[in-house]
Amino acid sequence: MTTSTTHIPPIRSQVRDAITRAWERAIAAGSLPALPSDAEPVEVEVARPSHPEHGDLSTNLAMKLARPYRRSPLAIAGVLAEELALSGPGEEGGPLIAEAVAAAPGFVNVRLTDGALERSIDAILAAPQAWGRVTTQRPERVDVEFVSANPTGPLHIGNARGAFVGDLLCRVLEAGGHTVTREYYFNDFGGQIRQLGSSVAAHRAGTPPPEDGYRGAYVADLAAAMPEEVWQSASGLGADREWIVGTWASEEVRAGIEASLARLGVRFDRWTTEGSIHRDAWVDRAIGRLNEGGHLYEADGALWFRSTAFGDDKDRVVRRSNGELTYFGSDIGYLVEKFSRGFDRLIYVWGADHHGTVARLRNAAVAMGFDRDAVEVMLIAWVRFVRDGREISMSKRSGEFITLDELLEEIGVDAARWFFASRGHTSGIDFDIELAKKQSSENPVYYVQYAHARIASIVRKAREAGLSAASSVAGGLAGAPEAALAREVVRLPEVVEDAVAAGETQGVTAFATDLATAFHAFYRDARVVDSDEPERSRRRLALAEATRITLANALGLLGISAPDSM
RNA sequence: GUCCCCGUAGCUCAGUGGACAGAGCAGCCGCCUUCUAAGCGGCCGGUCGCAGGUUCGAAUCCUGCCGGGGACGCCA
Repeated sequence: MTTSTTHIPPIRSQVRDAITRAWERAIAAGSLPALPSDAEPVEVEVARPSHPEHGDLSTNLAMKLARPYRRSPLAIAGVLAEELALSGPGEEGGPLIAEAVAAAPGFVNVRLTDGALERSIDAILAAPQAWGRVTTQRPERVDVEFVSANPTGPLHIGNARGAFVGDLLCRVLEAGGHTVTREYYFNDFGGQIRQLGSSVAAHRAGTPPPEDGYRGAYVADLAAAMPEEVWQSASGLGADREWIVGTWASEEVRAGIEASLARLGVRFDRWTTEGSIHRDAWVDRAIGRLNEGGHLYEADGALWFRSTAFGDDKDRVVRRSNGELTYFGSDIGYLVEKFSRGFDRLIYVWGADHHGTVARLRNAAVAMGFDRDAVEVMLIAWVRFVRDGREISMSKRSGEFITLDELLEEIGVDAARWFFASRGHTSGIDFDIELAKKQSSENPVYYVQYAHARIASIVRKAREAGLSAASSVAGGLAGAPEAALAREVVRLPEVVEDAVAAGETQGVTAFATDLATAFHAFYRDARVVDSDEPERSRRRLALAEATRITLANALGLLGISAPDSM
């Protein structure tokens, strides 16, 4: 596939640059003073006004300058607007700003030229793959660890949010120019594996299940699926039965988890076991590094990390008095192992119940000589699953839980992805399965997909009529329906920029909804396929195609399909 | 008791320093001989939990309180 790597700069940054230059010119011309050297630097901010009559973009620069300049914001805005109106061609060749006006209490409102919009639309058509990818001044190698559920049972719906949010974060980082490794970490040697082994073995042997064992239906399935030779070797004289069965069963479960995640559209680059971190001496290295810095001490037979020296409220045990590592002990080894792979940043996507362990992890990172800010933890609030007003337990041991696969059957991947992509990760959510099922048919995701399918249908109709899209929309955005749609289409790069900065996708779903609305209005007001007006028709087709690409790329960023028909 | 998150329309949620606070769903009224009605137009709906404070400007930042959830282990 030949794809251009051309990046189209967001119009918002073009305008920001133009305002910065206008400000500098005003200073050079003496119509505005230079910023006092002791004043705090003022950043030029450009935002979309909430009311269309205020123009396409606006800046609050004059209001921020009012205090250091000791002049009225409106007067400063007047100078900036005047200087902006005199702006020469933008960097992309051709005038950018059609009109700049000062407005109370001190905004400068900017209206874009049709030419600026046309250049952006043409660039989409020339390089559809690149549209919506943004450049970063400092691309990073980022490791994102998420899900990381131990393979003692299938993923349940409680794991869904972390899986989607982690994957969405990865997609956003990639769209922002970063290189991402998706990583899954799990325990392959602890007591949980033995517990699973004894549960499965009891089923196979027909003896009562152990107390505190796993009880879900999957345990019976595993017992039935276990090959005879595994069972034979586990049942041999002196054989470590629960270990042999547990090891076999957990790998079986892990493979099932991988398959479930694949159905969600989530794939991992790397599966790391706690055992390998231990075996490959990463924990020893971590302990060595901490020891060198004098951050460890022994007490009551256990090995402690002096986390309080970094502001934690208590010190933390690395190795228990029985010689076994704590979870935290493995974690610091894993931290060293991750950094050894050359990452600039490690992101952990954890359930909010782990918030108490964040401080010790970052403290240990600092103690071992890493940058505190290079270790980030994204805490995902819980989803409370409810059916008919009753909360559903998520315990694998009780056996009463809904698997991820069952959830997908009920509401579908695209609707589930949209659900989590459109909400922040910090607030707790009540997820009523029956309500979700009922609402899935009227989920906004279908509204957006429908707009995409509608355009695809128009393109097919056009082809039948012998019409093809123009390669440029130049001169074609003068009509009101065209201009309104184009103004929405060109926003994608800035939406992605904001998503990258926030690590969140709510802005993308909101934008996709707005763009779908804009297209449906265009569809109502402007006939695209019209053999009597072939040139206008060809330009409208080009604009429709640019809209389709934008919808597809926005949905693609969220891992949601963009169907050609519905 | 200490710490973290949340509280915005009937419901589910966006908006986290800017201009008259938004969307979807629910409710009510209208629109299919014309490129997909999974659509379009209109109406209804808000003390942004409460009280102070900072600011030219606060849903957004700070403090306190109220309400909901979570965490405080040599568990994972």
